[in-house]
Amino acid sequence: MEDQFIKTATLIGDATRASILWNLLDGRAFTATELAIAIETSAQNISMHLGKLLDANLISVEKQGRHKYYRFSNKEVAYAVEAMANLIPKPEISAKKKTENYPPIKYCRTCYDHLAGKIGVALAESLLEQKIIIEKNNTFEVTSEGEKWLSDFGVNIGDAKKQKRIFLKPCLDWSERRYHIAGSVGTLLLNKMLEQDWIRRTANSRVIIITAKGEKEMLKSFKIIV
Amino acid sequence: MEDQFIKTATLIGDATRASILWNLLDGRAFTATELAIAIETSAQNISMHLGKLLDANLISVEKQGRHKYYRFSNKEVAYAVEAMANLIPKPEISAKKKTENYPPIKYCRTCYDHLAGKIGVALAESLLEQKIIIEKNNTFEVTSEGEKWLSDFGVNIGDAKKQKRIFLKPCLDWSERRYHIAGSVGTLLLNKMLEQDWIRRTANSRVIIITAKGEKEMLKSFKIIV
DNA sequence: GGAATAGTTCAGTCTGTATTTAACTATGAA
DNA sequence: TTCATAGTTAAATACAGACTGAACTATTCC
Repeated sequence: MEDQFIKTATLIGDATRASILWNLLDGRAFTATELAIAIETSAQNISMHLGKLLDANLISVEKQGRHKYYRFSNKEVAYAVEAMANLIPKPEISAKKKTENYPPIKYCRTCYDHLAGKIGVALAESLLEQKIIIEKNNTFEVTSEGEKWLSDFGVNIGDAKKQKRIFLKPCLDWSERRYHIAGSVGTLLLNKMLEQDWIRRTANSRVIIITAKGEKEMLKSFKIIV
Repeated sequence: MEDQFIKTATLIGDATRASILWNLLDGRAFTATELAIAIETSAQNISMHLGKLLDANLISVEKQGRHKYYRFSNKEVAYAVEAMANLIPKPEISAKKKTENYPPIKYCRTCYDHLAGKIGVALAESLLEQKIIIEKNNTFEVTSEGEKWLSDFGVNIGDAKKQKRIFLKPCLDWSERRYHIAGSVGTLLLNKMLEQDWIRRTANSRVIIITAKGEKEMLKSFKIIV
């Protein structure tokens, strides 16, 4: 066990790899080249380091054409990075301001300004966690419990189901770079939320705001802290 | 921020230092020599590494005669180490056994066989956390709320207070190597617990066992999970 | 098709930092 | 006192592993 720990520690404890992890902390997926540019090193070097992180299962890849998108393979990795970031020596400031200025980093909470995408991503994760949907050979499927849950929620998936096209699909959102739920079920969920006044569209932008009611309900139904 | 993170990561990510942290994970304090033996390296080397960890405030020292005891400087360090340990690649086993065989390591829960000491340490931390006692120039003091709390609990500190000697003292327990509460208040607390049948003495050893009632009450009063 | 872009692999080089060797201070025991 | 033990500091060495350069495959775009 100790050996394994040391291996993991030395793996993370290289400047370049630590930097990679830091860049992936917001939950987004990046290509090797993007990381190379961000970290200011060569493509070969990044490739080598990504390979090591991949071997240890700290990150995972998704091929998309000639691009390869790297991301954390699970949230435990993010937790570890956050826990380490938490050890960064803090400059001496008044005890009062301390908590204000140094909130503990939360995994994927304030990473995005595009609220719709943010909700989509958090939603997908929550639904997966609650086993309302499951991942199955690269698509999402609604479970039987999930079906019940959805109808209780007011979303009738019967119609969507009849349609031939895949009605629920994991999709790498190009702005968010994280999975969200594409397809009719996602839309139905979103519409239901609008209808119930959990969220509202704004006049001249695609931004969606969350109502106070929505905040409460999100927490209740999806354990999403807005 | 990124630079700082990298510094912290590379600090932890050295084999010898990672090993030191691993050894300190159970919350105990060790001397430099003890660590050197455990890790199988030279005293000079350990000294150098301890110095670096000390600079970064990950550990703290306490001088006791010609010995120096090193420990984590706060629990955040333990959390970080645990979070990293959590990333250790797990061998493939049946999903059922997974949770049984790989429980997440908890900070200082099953480190000790010496139960009395274990309780003492956990108690001290709980009382501190609840502000029943506070640390003040190297001694513990009962706060005014604490005084009320203690009398509610059934411990009358009036008598103890009248005695001249310091009735509450942080003490580096030599078997536990962590702070526990020495002095009359500690004894009074312990006696009260025995009296209430939270804990019982065993026949021929100094071992103390916790009753089912005790388990519940410990959790309730001290948030201690036995 | 050919050119451009994304990514990897492999050998050789180079360097940061851990370790070792050695000389030092401080405390406690006899 | 003197000796033994605990720990630190400083310079010299050694080495693991990151980085570089060059040659490679795979995909997209024109």
